[in-house]
Amino acid sequence: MTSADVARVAGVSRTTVSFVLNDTKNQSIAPATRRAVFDAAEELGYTPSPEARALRSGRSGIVLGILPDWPIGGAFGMFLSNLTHELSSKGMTFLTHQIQDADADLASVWGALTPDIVLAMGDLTSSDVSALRARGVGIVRWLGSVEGYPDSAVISQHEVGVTQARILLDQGHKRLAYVQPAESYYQWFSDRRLAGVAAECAAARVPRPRVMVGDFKADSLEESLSALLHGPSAVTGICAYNDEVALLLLTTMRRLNLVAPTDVSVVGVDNSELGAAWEPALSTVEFALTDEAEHVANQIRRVASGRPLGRSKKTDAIIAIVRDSTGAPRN
Amino acid sequence: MTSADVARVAGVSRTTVSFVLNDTKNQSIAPATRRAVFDAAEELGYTPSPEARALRSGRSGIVLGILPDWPIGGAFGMFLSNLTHELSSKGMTFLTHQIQDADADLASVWGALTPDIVLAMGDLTSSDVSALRARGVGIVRWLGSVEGYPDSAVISQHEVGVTQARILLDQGHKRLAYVQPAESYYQWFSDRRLAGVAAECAAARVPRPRVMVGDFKADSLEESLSALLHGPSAVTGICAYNDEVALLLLTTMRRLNLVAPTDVSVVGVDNSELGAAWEPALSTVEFALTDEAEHVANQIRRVASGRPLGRSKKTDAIIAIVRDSTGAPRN
DNA sequence: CTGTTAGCGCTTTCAC
DNA sequence: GTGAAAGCGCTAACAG
Repeated sequence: MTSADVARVAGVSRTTVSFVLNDTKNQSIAPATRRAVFDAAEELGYTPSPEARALRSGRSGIVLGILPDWPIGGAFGMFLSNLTHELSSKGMTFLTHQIQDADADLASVWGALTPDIVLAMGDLTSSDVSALRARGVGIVRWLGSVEGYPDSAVISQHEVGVTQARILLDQGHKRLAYVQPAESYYQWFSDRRLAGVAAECAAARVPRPRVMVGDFKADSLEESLSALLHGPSAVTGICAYNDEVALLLLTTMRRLNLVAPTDVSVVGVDNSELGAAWEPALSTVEFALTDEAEHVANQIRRVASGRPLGRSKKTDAIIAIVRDSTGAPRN
Repeated sequence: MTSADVARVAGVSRTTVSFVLNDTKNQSIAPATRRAVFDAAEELGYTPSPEARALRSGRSGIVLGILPDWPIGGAFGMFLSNLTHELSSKGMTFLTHQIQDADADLASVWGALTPDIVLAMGDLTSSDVSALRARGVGIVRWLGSVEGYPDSAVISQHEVGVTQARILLDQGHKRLAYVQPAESYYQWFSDRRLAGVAAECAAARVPRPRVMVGDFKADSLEESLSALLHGPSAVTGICAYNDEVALLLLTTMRRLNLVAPTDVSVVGVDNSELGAAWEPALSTVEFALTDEAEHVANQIRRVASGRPLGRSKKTDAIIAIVRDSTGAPRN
């Protein structure tokens, strides 16, 4: 069942079928004709061929998100969900493809479909970029890195780190540490959050944060944590990469007979249910990605219609949630 | 730059270009011609049009995964990652699209591209199914539900529940409870795991498990947990929906001055790092989705080439991990 | 081994 | 308000 079939049944030309079904602007249709076309389409169970349409018109209506090769969850997952929704309401279809590894071949993806816009959430190589440009595919970047394209993110991971540090510094802490996971796929976020913590320490004229890379599968955690808490440069406050790391630290502390915030204050990121339920309740930083999805969807629309990227308005979507795992330092 | 341009530069016909670039079987090419075509393609930076190819040949090489509208994480996320890899090595491109809500319009997706195969991981309506059939799109189901299509999953969530129950029953427990989250999107898994627990209880001739639906955002957790642990039908062992729920229970217990496994044994699912690091270390059930991805990829290949679905061979990918949060019941 | 011809299903001028 | 003609870029069938 092609549009020609519909035309035949409705007793009109293919052109008219196209006009009706696409609700073409600057083109009025006689109500009767309109009805006839709709009825015929319904009767035949007609669905247009996306490929033919894309081939002819040059636009597929597809936004393809390139995801990094690590488990998508939590806030990120929610963001994708919201983005799907936002784009769908703007008439675009959001699909995602997960990168496999650094030198994996995205070429096979560009060879399978031509999106209108690629939303780069992982890294694109310069050869990917030129392949996309050659096909006239727009690129919007959100996290990840693509040479020559600005990051469209409003939420700044740097700011997340700043907010973590603020919680502790405001309570009078002067020697902080930053604890991050060893897995490389957290690196991107980790680097930026740590930089925020460090910047805030500098602004407060306290020493740079000490950095601990935790291999959470090993038993070495107790040891490295002890090292952090003793000696001349012992820290009194810890910014953990996220709530999970924070809880891991709190668990380890319990084993060392240490308790937060008396022995050391700990602040996470994510505002997880588990952290909220914990004893002591975990202080954390929450960032809302709802507005973010709307913002990214708008950027995508701009690029899709050939306009320049819009300014990223600052929002106050980063919220400090102070609970019982942080408090004034002992000394 | 179209294939015609390449043909012109290489001094051959479009047909020949197609033969060379697609490495067509049953068709030999003179080495010199081959070289000329490759060189011309390279020189022009030629990339074929996926839409034109799909339109003409009727196959897009795309497998589209339809994801349910809930946060993808943990084992599921890893499975997707593995599947991307598996399919890519078989020359197919795996893309995903997240459903927005029950009556959302997947029609817009079928209107944006025509995959060779749809992998249904969320629910498809019968109108979706007929739209896909009409276009000749194959359907493979893995979790989620689609009328008329068998589930291709090897890993049985039922079996996961059975394994949880086995851990406790083997240790001598006779009165079990099952604790599941309130959020509806866990329901699908939850129902099946609970059924497994119940079946194993029946087999062991002990009472049906009591069921507790925990609203983990409310403060009611302590109350409902207490209710479970006291009275004539007090339970001695709890199967939690997953590790996170299990840890939430353990945290709550601590607040009630209860300790596992003395007061009650708790077993989770997922083998999370946090659970392993916990005090007491959490007993759990792990299921490996590596083989699963390979299996699903094979099913997809079968359907794509018109062969029937293969048998799902049983694997022993579900492993009980017994740690300190479970032990012999007190009485 | 290579080329000619035809047409996948649709949309876009342009003419009426 | 409607239709005829052309062609998007590719590949399948058939000749040679």
